[in-house]
Amino acid sequence: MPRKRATIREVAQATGLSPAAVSYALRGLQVSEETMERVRAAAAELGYEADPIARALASGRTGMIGLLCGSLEDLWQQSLAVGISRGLLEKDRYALILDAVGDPARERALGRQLRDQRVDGMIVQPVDPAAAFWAELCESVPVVAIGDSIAGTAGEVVFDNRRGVTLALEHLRALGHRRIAVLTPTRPSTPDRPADVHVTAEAERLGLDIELTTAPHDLAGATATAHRVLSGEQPSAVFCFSDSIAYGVYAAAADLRLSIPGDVSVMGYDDHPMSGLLSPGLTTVDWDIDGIVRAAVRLISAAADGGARRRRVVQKPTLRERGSVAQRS
Amino acid sequence: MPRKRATIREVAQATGLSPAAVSYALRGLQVSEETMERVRAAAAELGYEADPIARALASGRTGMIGLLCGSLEDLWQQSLAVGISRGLLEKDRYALILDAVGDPARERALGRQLRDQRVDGMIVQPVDPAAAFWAELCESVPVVAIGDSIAGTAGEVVFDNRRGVTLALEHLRALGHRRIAVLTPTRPSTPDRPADVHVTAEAERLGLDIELTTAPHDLAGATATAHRVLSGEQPSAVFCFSDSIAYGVYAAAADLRLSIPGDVSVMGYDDHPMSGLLSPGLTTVDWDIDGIVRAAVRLISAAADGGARRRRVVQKPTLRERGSVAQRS
DNA sequence: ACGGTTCAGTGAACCGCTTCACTAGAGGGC
DNA sequence: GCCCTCTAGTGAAGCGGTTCACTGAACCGT
Repeated sequence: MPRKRATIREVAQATGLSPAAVSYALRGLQVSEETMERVRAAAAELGYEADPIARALASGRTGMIGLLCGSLEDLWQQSLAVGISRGLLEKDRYALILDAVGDPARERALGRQLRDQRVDGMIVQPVDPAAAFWAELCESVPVVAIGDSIAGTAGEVVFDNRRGVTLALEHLRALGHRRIAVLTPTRPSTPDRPADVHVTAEAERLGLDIELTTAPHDLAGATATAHRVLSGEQPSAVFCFSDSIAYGVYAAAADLRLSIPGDVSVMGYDDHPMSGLLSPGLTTVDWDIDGIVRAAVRLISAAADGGARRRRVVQKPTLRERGSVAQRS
Repeated sequence: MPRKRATIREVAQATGLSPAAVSYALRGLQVSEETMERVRAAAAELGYEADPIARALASGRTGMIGLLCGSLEDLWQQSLAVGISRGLLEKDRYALILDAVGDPARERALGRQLRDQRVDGMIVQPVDPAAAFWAELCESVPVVAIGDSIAGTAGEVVFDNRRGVTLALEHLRALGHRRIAVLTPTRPSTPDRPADVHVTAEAERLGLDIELTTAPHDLAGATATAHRVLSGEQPSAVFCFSDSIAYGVYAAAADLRLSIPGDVSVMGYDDHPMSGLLSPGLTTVDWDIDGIVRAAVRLISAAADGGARRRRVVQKPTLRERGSVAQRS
């Protein structure tokens, strides 16, 4: 028998005030100290708590922040999502976490859903940052982009991927690698994403022989792809666009009895906590995940509170050398 | 300029019907085929889509399922959460993912929040399954418990932890281990949780010398705890109550130049995908995570749709032997 | 004593949808 | 032709808050 909750009208009745006064009082607005106390007492007495849904309908605000992830199969993105939702909780906001599964169409649909849910803002790690519908979204709700830049957002935490790619490829080149397989995340129907562009540009500049392949983030899928790549004309190094994919290369290498870095060097991207535990440790490009979380939370909070101008935070990567890349034999 | 959305009244106007008729028509209720078509056409024309908030206020249903995780620092729980949210999305439901961070008080607060958000149901991985407030929650919203059993739920996917513990400890014992350190997740103020009880009971039965220590799920925290445990009177084996914690033991062992399983055997619990990639691979107790996800999604969907009697699914663990446990030297 | 500000609080109109109770009209049985 | 049942649809009252426009009283300086 779900005992009915107290409503604002009952509190009003109990205190002899109008519902409006109660509403104001509970939010610390426009009323005398004394009334506020009385209202609070009555509310506590009746176990009253404002219904978030009714509040949302009337005020248009929900206190929720949408978190639209590119692909939660990626362990690093999982960490990011967990970090952000925790950060948000500390600011008394809830994260509504959605997963686009690397699919731009789904991304669009979920973005709209989020807007319809009246989230106060959304943090997005775009699969397709160039999509047109972002503009439509940005004008009805504050958006903070993580990773790639989107036009019209209220704030962004962009990764200097150009720099990241340079770091990785120069490192490989310095150790003598020329034929390099590059594994980028599977993303249906967005052929010209920024990452690929940087890779081909950098490869050209450095005179590297690159072979691009797409791979899923999940271990089984990445392993299968890596298996194929390593079985062909073997590259001397593999550069993976996420540590999760690199884990697949480790698995495939083990299957094929190839040693890392003896037979093939492996380079990751993102620095997930597990990367340091593998043997050899995965050499990767490290982004300051805590910094990203903090920046994103700060930006979206400010934007959702109606605050502030557009802010852009650029993250710089660092090379985290462990043992998975060696001089080409 | 956020162009205002079309409302149901405008659609009514456009079709010459009453709002009520439109409401029914769009949900395929009570109206003639012909009208339904007309309404649908007009809605499409105006780009109308029902406002979820208003709908929730009026009907009391949101289409959302709350997912209250025990501690998302645990990688395995992350996988579980991702799997469940994906499974729900396929059923046109959204998951509102919240993280109790292993804290019963926070669990209680978040559970209430979820109920106030009018979720249609919630999936819970309880930190404190014995807490009294679950009863209150269960009577106002369908709850599905994962892991430990909670009284009054609409369904449960319980793990046979007794069996899991037996599997682990018998395996260790068979290989000659007697002094075993057990690392269980940090959970403030719930001293008598089922897991510990099973461990002490089993240890007694098998004549093992157990030392219980609590450890956080995150790598840094787990590593610190493991460091302490391994530096003391060294146990011949460490049994961790989650693979995440076991990862910390790997890290600590590396720091201390202890070899696994040469100097110390390590046993995990849960089987996270990364466990197979470590060297040596982590011997662990495997739960069928896909099965758990499917069962939980099925149960909560049924319950949220008002369906069915109470269902209970019991998960049986299997021992996944890899290389981290060896005969005691 | 008087107009002008504040301050505390009120009433009622929403927010946009659902749902309950009800009705006009068509169709059926005899 | 009469009564009854169904069907498609209507009107209005919510759901439980917020907010806008307004009022009455107290207080101010002069």
